Amino acid sequence: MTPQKTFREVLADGEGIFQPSVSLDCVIFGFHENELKVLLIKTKAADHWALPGGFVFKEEDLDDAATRVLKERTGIDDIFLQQFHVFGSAKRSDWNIHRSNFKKDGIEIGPDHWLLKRFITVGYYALVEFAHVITTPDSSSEECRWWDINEIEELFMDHKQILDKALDTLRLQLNHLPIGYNLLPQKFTMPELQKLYETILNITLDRRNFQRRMTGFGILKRLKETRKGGAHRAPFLYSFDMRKYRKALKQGLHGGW
Amino acid sequence: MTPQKTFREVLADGEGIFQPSVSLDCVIFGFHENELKVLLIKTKAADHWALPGGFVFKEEDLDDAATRVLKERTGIDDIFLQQFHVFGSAKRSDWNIHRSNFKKDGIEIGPDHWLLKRFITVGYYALVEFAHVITTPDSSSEECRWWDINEIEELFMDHKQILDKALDTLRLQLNHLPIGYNLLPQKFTMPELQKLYETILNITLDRRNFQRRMTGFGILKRLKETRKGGAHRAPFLYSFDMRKYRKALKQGLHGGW
DNA sequence: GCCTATTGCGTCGTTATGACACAATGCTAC
DNA sequence: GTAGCATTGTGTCATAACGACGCAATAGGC
Repeated sequence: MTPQKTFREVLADGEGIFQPSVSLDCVIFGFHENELKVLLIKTKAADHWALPGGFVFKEEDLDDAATRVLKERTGIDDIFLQQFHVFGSAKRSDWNIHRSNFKKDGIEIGPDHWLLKRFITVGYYALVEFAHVITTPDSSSEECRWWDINEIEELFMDHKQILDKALDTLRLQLNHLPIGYNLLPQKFTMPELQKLYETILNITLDRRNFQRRMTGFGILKRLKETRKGGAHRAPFLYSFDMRKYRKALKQGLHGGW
Repeated sequence: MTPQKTFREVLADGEGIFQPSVSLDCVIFGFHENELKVLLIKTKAADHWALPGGFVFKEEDLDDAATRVLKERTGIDDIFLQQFHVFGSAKRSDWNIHRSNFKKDGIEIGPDHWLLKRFITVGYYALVEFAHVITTPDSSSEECRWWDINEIEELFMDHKQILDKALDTLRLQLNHLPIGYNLLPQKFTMPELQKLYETILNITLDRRNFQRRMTGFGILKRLKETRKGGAHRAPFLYSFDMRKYRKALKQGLHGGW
């Protein structure tokens, strides 16, 4: 990976190295302490927190750019990453109101600067294992940390809408795609898996029916170990049968018709 | 709607009026004589047929641009139109090999012409009522006509991949969204609706189970009329209950969890 | 060693699904 | 006009999927 440029360098060189008009934003979901988390950054350019995003190099595939952004923010590659929507409203990018914030940091950009032009952004969402992430702010940001999904109210530009759409998509996908491999540790218990589903869907599920359904999909392997140390009966540990998991990722879980 | 510019005008002015780097392509599905059709155009720029596409005006919403392209090619507005994927490979747009074709038509463009630059394209798919369409070639094309989905082999650039992805998406959506309103006439018979499903999915379905399932969704209204004139027992005519149809469009058909 | 919260496993009734039977109907052929 | 026939409307039956819930096993707390 090429070393990251400083924010000033990006501002100065961007027009020459990036594909114009196109940006991407990543909604990075993690799961920790029974709560669904999203990774956000605090840009110097705005008062609000924002989704980690970036631009596409002139010779770079769009998907590769998304992978790169994710790698830069989380240190992780080989993760579940999927585009889910394009946000193309003419009015969506309004960087102009943030020029004053740049000025505060001693960064002056002209009114015709490439960053102030209209951008169409491609939304990607990622599912990552919380514990593996090393949060890393980008050059334009001061901070980068996990937020509980319910804490988030207002975000930079239209990023809240992008986040909401990502969550909707995730909930839909839950119905016909396997999930969990990138959100849970290698070994996990059935109650943990259930908590993941309940958290994402924001509903409660019946413990016994959930177990039946999950085992019915045939993507789980029950290990011989149990998770001791909890205050009660020790639950079995499970891991995913990756061969069947990947198959289900391609074909879906119930097949439909 | 502003009058369409000539191809030469578009070529000359495009850089000033269009959003750079971004294009869109429409996969327009129609249903006729029990076959699934796609509307294609024959561009002057290529030997192959292509998906109708276009560019986004600098102050135009992306979705509006897609609606505009569709209106220009089919004369129809108020239709089912949905973005389904972004195609962002760096190598996908290779207009250079087509420069010679331009030349044949007496159109000369320089090597740095905006049209030859890299484009990221947003795929939209539309479902339209075949009989209502007035096919209209755009300024860059000689011809515009329906193709049977099975006849199509090679298309311009990566348009075949775009078409395939659209078809995959359509088949997936069929599992949890109502369909048919934009593909069938106002009044239709149950066998006709079934044929639509069978054609899209490329499978055969049991007549009686299909009827039970469809009526179970509660989006159909059975009319008092029957379709006479067929060689056998006259089937009932149906129309969609649009209130429930729209509700199902938003909430899905089975709900999932 | 007993108590308790949690887990593993099972039952029961309802609903959805796949396979198929049979009667009704509209046109055609004679 | 009527018999024949292909197609449609409706129903049945067995099986699978699903929601609600009972009960025994067990690990740690006391």
